[in-house]
Amino acid sequence: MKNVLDVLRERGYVKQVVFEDELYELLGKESVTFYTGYDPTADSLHVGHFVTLMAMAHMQRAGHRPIALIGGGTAMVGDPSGRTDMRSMMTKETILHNVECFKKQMSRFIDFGEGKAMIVNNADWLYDLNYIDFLRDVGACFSVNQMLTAECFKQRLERGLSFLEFNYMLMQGYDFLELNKRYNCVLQAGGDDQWSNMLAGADLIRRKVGKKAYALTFSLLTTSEGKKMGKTAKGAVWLDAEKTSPFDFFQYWRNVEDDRVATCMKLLTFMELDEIAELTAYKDERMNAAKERLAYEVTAIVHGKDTADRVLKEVKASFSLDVDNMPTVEIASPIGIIDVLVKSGQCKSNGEARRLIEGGGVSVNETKITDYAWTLPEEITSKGEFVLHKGKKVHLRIVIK
RNA sequence: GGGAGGGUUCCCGAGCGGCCAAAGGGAACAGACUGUAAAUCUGUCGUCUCCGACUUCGGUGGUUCGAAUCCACCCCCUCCCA
Repeated sequence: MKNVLDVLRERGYVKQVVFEDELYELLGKESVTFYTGYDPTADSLHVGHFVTLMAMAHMQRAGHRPIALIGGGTAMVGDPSGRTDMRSMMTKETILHNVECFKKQMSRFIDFGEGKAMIVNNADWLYDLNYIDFLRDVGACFSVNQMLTAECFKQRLERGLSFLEFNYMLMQGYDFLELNKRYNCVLQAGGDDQWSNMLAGADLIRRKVGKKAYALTFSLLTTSEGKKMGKTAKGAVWLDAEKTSPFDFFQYWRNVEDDRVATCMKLLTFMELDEIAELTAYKDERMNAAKERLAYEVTAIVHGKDTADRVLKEVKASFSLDVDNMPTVEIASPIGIIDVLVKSGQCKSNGEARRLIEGGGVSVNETKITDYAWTLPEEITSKGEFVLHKGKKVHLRIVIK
């Protein structure tokens, strides 16, 4: 069987590796227990987490044992990595709620069957730590001088860093040590922004128990301009269907930039590499087929095949104006066009709707609406439904209740 | 604890008594061009009963005909000294 590190490299997951050759050998000869941590800072996982979950899934398929660590304890401290300001503190209740949400979502991607994988919460060992004991035991192993040179604190050293957050690194390091002791976990994987935190843990294990530990970071999903992917007008792209509808989720991937398609396919689907190469070899409108495939595959993994099938049908109907199968929104007795736009959720306020119409972005049944005082004519109200277009990407069937 | 500088609309960031719903950039949405792409150009981007009105510039109270702009107190942040 292929070494999983090769698989991950080919697909473009791997960014940095500690003791690369040794780790490669280890992964090639035995089942390795590894972990990736997720801080429950929201009530749903998002696209950024998804990349690492996929990497975990690949590793699990290669026979290794993943531990999904949910940072119920570390979330109480807040990770300063990549942040320009302090995170707002979350209450224990919120964190607890988020932990539950994460657990539910993760089981869709990772098989948590007996002995195959585990899900643990670092609150189990962090909440009850004794300050003095912890300082003597773990704090003594860290050099402030060294910590200050870490990349993850650089930005914050210019803008301010609280002692609370400064301790995050120790917490994460301690997690790795704890997992190493409890489950013989020898590898930590995670987003590249976690590099210094991961090294801290590997170092701590070496110093405390004299064993080798490894770290591996994954590339973050970025746009061609290097910005983090997964943000839209409505905020992050969530994996929770309630927060980002499967339709919107699908459309997000359907609309990625051309030169991101191959990357996304490699990182977010299980598609074979040669198939990906084939599909993305074009530089013209044939890319659209690849994008549709990407969107379908990702949606199927996140929301299930049935949902992906349904959404694909809806999307196709929507763009080919096949009224019977288009996404439909029911609204109660709309008066004018502004009312329709707001009630259907396409505009946040009347003013926004008005401006959109003035800008020429709205059509009803193929007729562009130019007057915001426009009201539904008799032939539409008697029929009880019509097609609403917002821009060229939103096509809805509106049914009047 | 002492001294200095700050908190502005989604983000960055101007403004420093009226001409401010507040420059500029980014993000976003829409229009043109296209391939439901990128780049480019254009428009919009607080709310409303929209040629007018209303609510915003950390909080609370003042001064003033009039405050994001001045004063007082409070909260938060940064830097220097201890």
